[in-house]
Amino acid sequence: MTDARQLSRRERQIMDIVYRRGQATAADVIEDMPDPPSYSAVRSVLRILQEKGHLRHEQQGRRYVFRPVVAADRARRSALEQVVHTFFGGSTSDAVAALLDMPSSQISESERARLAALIERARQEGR
Amino acid sequence: MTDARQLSRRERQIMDIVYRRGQATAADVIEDMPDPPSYSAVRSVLRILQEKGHLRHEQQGRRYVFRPVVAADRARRSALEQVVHTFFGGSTSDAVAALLDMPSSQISESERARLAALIERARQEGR
DNA sequence: CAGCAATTGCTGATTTTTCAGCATTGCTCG
DNA sequence: CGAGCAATGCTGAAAAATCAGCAATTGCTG
Repeated sequence: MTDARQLSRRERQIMDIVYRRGQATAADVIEDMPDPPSYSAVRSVLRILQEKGHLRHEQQGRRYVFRPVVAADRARRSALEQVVHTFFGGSTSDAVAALLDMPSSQISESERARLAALIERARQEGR
Repeated sequence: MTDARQLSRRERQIMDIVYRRGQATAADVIEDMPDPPSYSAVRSVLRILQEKGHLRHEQQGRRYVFRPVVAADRARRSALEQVVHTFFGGSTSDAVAALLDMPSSQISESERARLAALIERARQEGR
């Protein structure tokens, strides 16, 4: 498991930013950091993340554009599993309930329909 | 924000264990670690976590039993928000969909009903 | 109540992380 | 073309995290 938990603090922070943006240069990363260190420092971490196999870069002109090695959907799943395991005793539905209960969850009509369908499907597959 | 992101690797690992168990002694924590360091090392981190205000301890007999300072439900919410923000662009329903789509999500009939009701409620409140 | 075992208090060393500076390189634009 | 800017390569220092050892204390057991 190439787990996010084995990353240092900064490494994790920067990985999160890259995941959020999909891709990022060092300057992009700094832009998203609340209290950023020097440009060099950020590049150092990006280089380390690459050495560790979490990022790869592609040269665009003179710049390095970094992307996650692990595809976003896998990373998402892994992050969710981690939270479900740690905070919900492994119960997916408890986690879903908590999400729905969050103030920020504004569920539109079409989303509601989509989720209801997913629940129905999950039920059928689940037994 | 007393955010879990500002914890070091070990600190976070140990906090996760304590959240998972609800409470824990140093020995409990070691028990749940895949590749544990010395007893002293674990106690060091527990002490630091306490100094940082993430844990408090209660003396039971001669032992220290540690508990999280931030209640589990708040910590849950915060963890979910973090994942939703980083991996789902802030979309709660996308996160819910991903959860339902996970292989491990075995949703029973009663859970299905519960979730359907929650969705209905979320919809009503959400507008 | 004496001894044992388990646990804490304390300290410092080692490793890892984090960071910044400076030289260099390559793109871009006048 | 060549000057300037923006980015990288490289290096090492500073700070933080991680860890272990040992003495002291305390509860428990026989």
